[in-house]
Amino acid sequence: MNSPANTLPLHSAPDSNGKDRLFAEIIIPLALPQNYTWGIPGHLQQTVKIGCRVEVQLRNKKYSGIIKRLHKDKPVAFEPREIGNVLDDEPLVHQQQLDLWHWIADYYMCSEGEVMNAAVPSNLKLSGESILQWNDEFGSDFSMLTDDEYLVAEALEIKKELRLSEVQQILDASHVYTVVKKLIDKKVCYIWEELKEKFKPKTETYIILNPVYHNEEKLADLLNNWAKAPRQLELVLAYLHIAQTEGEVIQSALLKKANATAAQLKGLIEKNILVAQKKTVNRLQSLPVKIMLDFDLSEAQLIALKQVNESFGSKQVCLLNGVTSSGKTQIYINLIEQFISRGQQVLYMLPEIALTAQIIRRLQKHFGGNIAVYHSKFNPNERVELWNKVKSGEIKAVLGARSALLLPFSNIGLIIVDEEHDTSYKQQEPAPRYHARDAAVYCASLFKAKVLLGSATPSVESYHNASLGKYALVELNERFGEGKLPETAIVDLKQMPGKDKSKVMLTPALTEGIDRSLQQKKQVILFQNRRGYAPYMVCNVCGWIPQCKYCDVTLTYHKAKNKLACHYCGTTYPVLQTCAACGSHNFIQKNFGTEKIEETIAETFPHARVARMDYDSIKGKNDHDNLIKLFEQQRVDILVGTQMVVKGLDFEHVNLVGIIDADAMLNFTDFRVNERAFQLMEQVSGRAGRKDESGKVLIQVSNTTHPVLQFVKHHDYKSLYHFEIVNRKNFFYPPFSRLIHITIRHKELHIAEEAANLLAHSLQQTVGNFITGPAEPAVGKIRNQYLRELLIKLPKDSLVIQECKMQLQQQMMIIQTEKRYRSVDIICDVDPI
DNA sequence: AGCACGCCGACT
DNA sequence: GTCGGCGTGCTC
Repeated sequence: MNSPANTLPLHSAPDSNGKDRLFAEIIIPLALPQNYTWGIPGHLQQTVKIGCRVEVQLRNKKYSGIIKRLHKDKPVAFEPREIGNVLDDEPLVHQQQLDLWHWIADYYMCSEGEVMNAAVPSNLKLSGESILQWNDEFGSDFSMLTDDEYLVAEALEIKKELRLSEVQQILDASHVYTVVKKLIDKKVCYIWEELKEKFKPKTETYIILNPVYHNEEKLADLLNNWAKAPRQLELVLAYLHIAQTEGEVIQSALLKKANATAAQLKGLIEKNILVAQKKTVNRLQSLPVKIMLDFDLSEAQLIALKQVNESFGSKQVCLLNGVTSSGKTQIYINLIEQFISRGQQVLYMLPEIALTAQIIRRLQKHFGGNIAVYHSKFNPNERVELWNKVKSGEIKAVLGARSALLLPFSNIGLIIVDEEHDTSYKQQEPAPRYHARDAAVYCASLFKAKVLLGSATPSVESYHNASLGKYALVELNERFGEGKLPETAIVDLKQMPGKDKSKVMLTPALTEGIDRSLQQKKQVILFQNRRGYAPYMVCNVCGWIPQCKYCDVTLTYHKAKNKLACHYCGTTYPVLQTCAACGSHNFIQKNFGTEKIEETIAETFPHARVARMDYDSIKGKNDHDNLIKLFEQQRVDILVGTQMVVKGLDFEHVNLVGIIDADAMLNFTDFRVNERAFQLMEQVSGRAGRKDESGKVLIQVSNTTHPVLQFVKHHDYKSLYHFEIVNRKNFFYPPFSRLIHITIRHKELHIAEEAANLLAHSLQQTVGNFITGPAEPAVGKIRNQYLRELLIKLPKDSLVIQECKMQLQQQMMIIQTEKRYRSVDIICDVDPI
């Protein structure tokens, strides 16, 4: 209100518009097409630093943005506004984070603001709250106000100030802005913007004894001459006890121990015997800062560790390809220790789902307070504290999921990406859609740090990079310890008696195995990569199979919901009674999904507790956690599930895994699906026999001539994998450096294809190579987002772009008119090298 | 993100 | 005829 502008004539100083004015490029946590520029008023020129938060106004809202760059180039096209305030003394992020944000925004086609949004804890991103202030000069003539305006004006006259949220309560929320605007026009009130710091340090009340009584005589005097108020005496004694045993006395702990009330304590404080003190405390659990490595590496692990270290001499990235149970974690722990003692920071990334109490406890045991954990369940205040400690370097190592990469490390030396192949490292839904593994490699290069990618089943990309020599490759083929290799047996359904092999779900071998496990009070995992009850129905008369009208995919029968569902686009249909081809009413169910297996198992083993884990049975995120807990605590004996059972934990008491219909995973022509199947088999077999005794994996198949199964049969997993990789080298995946996916969907497939080709043609002229092909299911909104992002990213003035843009818009118009789509994917390389 | 503007369908 | 839905454009 009393801005310094009032004291200065508006155009006074001749150089106020001159060359020496300072400007700042500022990142606002929004999806803006580019960063905007604000001016720095003279009195703040000494305070601003790159990386600091500043208060800026955009349109009519205030935001806290981060200074990316300071410069003296006055924008020509517009007159920049000035920043309101500098919110930090010291930068919130280092230059490296700004560089990383820039790279992510550029590579994954989003704004730096969106990256900032993902990186910075919400409590550090203040955004303004509008407050209406009553205009005293308005008087009390409400006659020219409408009903709604009157309601608000009346409230304002009484309370003098109203938050916008309060106005929303008074009115019906929907038409707040028009009313507010009219009130301002009619001079009933002013609008005021306020930025509030959201982070609040946590405080705890400590109690100390008045220093007078540190003298023993005085203290004895006090205790012996206690006439009345025995409860207060008890309190003092309790205080002395805690003070002696624990040193510091927290109010809540004292009251609990003395079983006293706050009022009784207050009495003592008023008598000035005890003194209350507020102190800010740490929200993060603090453990002693010490490092303790209490295990020895095996011969094979030592060799691998040595190789990794040697590779870091010449290569930035090393791929550690170690079989399940080979003890990769121990190698990580040794490396972490090595880098910490060198004074550098370490980030250990895991897929969110693998960030379990088990691994956290394990690392805390070795690194105590040196290591911090960062995942989605942290509350905003805890995030701020961790953020600051990582920034200052107080925290040496972070164990976290994808988002931990965006923490403000100051001198990171090593990034470990465990389960490197895991697709959840790629963020899908909100921008920035970054791949944490790839971003980690870039991030490390900014710090001249090293990256260790670990996996039992490396991704094609990483393996390719390793075979090109871009990454180093270290292999660990030996399982750690003895007798831990699960015994794997293939059960050939062709050898089974009876005619219809497709009806066999439980072979005698598997039934016996389950029986034995149950008797031993052990647990069983049954893996079937098909959800639902029956993967498809077929007309018993003419052989017609119900398909999705949009996707040409067979419909799966779900018994619980009593619906047919397309697993491709998610559409559900009522269960068919009549064949669309011949009109008969005789359908038979073919094959079996998890739902049916669960049912059959429950019937076959009536005393066992059976649970199912698949997309249908896990609704919320808690369901998943809860089910895992139930299984861990052995409150479930048999777990039936899809891929979901593979990701998670080492279950200590599992000694049998059954892969019910292994063929189902292998009959695809698409190599990616087969590779996935192979990874799944490896991961599933790793589930059994992790501990002292060896477990067992039963793989049931009807086609033992399949090459993948041949290899499994001979336990020759590795050579299979390499064989596959070599064959794939020329396929599109690895050579492209920057891929974007655009999904064109249309009711008619040929129109979608035409649109895709048209788009691809335009893209080819501007951005280089492209591939079109059938798509993964995607929501229309996401596709629009991609198209829009693409349009924003392409240079605006090119003629080709104009053409491309028109075609894109035409296509989008056609697409919008249809409700249901067929889809075609365009994968294009946006890097026209 | 938010908010304004502009265009089409369903209603007092 | 208008109200209100959504799609589109703009913010230094």
